[in-house]
Amino acid sequence: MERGIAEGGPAVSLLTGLDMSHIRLCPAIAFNKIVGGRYKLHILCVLNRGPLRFGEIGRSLVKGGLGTPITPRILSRELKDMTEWGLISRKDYATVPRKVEYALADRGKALLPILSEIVRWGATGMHEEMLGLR
Amino acid sequence: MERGIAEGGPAVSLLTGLDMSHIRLCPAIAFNKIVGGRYKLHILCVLNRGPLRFGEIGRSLVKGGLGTPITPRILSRELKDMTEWGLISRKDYATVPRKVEYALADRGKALLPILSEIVRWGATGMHEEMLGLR
DNA sequence: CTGCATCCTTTGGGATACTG
DNA sequence: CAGTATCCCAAAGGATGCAG
Repeated sequence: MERGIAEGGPAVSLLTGLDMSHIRLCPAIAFNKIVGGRYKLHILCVLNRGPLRFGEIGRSLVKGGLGTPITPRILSRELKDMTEWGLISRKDYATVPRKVEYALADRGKALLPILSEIVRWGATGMHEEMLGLR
Repeated sequence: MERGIAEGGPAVSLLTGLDMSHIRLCPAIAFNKIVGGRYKLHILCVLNRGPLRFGEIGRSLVKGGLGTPITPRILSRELKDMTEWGLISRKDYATVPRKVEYALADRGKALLPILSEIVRWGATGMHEEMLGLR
């Protein structure tokens, strides 16, 4: 890990200068476990612009995505996972027709600085270059 | 995506204030495609401390990892992928016994700011809390 | 509209053994 | 030491259809 206690070395992150001696699991691994997969990070991204309904999220993911729309089953599972993690919140307006709105929750907001850096990295176009989109 | 041209809205990222009108693919998706999976981000993490040999990387991943060591086949594949992406560089000292050293390359270094934010997020312990390690 | 059930394909990752 | 070859398993993701 990034200079954690498990390594026995100085417990200060080279990257941040922060003390990591109390941390056992490399944040990079945890990050992948929590927002890994094809959609979770992108979902946080679109929800950052404001709360969205189930169907709206599905449609939002297409833009800036890779063409194929997410199926309801997958979207449903992703949203449920993320709600259980506390990354997003779910509000069910008991109306007809039904309306359920998802929004960023505290743990999701805690990831925004990371997302910012990802966007900053993406703004250089390096990701499109690497993936052969230019 | 995060306010890209594909959406037809203002092409400025809410997160960074940067103009994203020239970007077609959401960086969050690209990020997952490039360093997704269980090991790549962690590998960048350990290589940030300096160049390492094949076996050293394998052993480094155990610390701060989740117990099970990476198998040679997987490590080999990850390193090959990352070398082809230009994330890391590979130097083969033609010695006996053999010695091959891997180091961060430019495209890998470009990801360090993101990694920093991940570490900063991890320093709060939130990831261990979420994964039930405390 | 929101979501679950079923089934299927693809991908990622692991075990083990072996080679230059 | 630095990998490859083969085989296998588990998880992620997709298609389709149905229900509250």
